[in-house]
Amino acid sequence: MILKRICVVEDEPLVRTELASMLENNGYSVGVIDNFDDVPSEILKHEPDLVLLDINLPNMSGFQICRELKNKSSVPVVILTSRDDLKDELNALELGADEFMTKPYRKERLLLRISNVLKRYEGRSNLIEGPGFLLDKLTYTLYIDGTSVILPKNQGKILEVLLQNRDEEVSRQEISDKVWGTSEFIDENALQVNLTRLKKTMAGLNMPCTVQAVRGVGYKIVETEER
Amino acid sequence: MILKRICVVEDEPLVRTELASMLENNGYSVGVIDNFDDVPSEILKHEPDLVLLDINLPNMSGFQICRELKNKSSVPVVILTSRDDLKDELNALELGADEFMTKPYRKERLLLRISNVLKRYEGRSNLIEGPGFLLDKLTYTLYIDGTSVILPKNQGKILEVLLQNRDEEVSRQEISDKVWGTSEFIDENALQVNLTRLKKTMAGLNMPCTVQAVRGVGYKIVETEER
DNA sequence: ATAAAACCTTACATCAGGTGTAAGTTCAAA
DNA sequence: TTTGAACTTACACCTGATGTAAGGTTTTAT
Repeated sequence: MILKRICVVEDEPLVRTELASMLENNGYSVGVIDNFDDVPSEILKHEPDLVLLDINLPNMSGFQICRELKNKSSVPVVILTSRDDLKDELNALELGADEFMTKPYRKERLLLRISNVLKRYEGRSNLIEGPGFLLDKLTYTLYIDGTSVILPKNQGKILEVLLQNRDEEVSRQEISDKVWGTSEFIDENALQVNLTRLKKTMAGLNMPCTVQAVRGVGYKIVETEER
Repeated sequence: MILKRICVVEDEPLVRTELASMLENNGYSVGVIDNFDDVPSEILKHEPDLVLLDINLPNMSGFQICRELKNKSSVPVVILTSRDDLKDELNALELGADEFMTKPYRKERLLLRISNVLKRYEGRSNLIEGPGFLLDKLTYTLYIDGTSVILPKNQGKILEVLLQNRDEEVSRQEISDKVWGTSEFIDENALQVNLTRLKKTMAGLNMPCTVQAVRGVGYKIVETEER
């Protein structure tokens, strides 16, 4: 069994090391953040299975960090803060935090919540999030609006690359690599046809986004506001 | 927007009506349990989107109820109890409860947790739970051990009927109805072959259960202890 | 022990849906 | 208005799911 990795984000060194050793003693692999310049990317570098996050931090509040994390990944976030304020709790959960706990924490309760959240996320690591939908990377099952459909493999792969590069353009080459592998000759036409097919499927599903061509560069996912 | 249905299970009439009206005032449709003979099936009759459950109840403890509910359905359960005991909390979460809150409750916090749990379950209504795995009823995507596979439609349908009748035998007729529709002539052989196929796929996936024939009656899902 | 019924297995042909190919048309920038 | 990029459509092919067929194994009753 591989240890689950928890990333501890807490600016007070004493509390930080205490938390870290407590978690390590309970079977987790722990990484801590001690550089508070660009916390979200620091966190993601650790590739954690869960993030334990304080609210009061230098530079950037835990709320903002939480929002960014949830935007860029689907890592579960447990908020652990000394501010016992219902507003904070509401705020945190709105931003997608998975648990909200207040200090001082009961060790057993914290551990229990953590293992609970981890259990809840188990197996969901293959789901990538798009605007208003989820995509299973393994089966290309698409979850939208309380229903689900299976995308044809090629369409799924294209959507996957596009989602992994949210807000950026993806070159035809990159898409081709993903779909047929980097060794294959890139067949502009086959790619084109599959792109068209994906667009048609997405439109048929009333998805809140489309694939948009960026002339001379590639393609990207764009959200459509309506609905 | 259709109101979400919450089923309140609380033996103290005063608290019960208070909870019910509070929830109704906040946009939920509420059903209450006042017959405590066979609570789990009483609850399921309501087809709730969420169950709010007390621990101290006549006849059957909330823990047992929770276990049975989770066994027979995948309805989310929020435990609301006056016993503020870490053991209870551990116990409840082990049994699959989704939240554990203690009385006296802060109204806003309870509502927040409820809406949070409901959000978490959104769209998962098409997932049915088996021993150690999940099955998407629409696509027959099977989630097990952190990975996912798509079952062929027929195998998926068979597994679905079997899961919907956990612990009971399902007749060939019922299975056939599910797979080909009740109007079609039941082709014993085709059914047999598809059953064999399902068994093989399940074995190949190391699933912790098998399809077992009950001579002269039908088939049922049986858990296999190993692994 | 043996026969009959219930249940299971395997191989093969068929069919549907995903895919690449080909031959075009439309669009947008210079 | 010209040119290359982006798109569309139809069709043929191939893979994988399905039903069919023919036979094997297990269980139960006599």
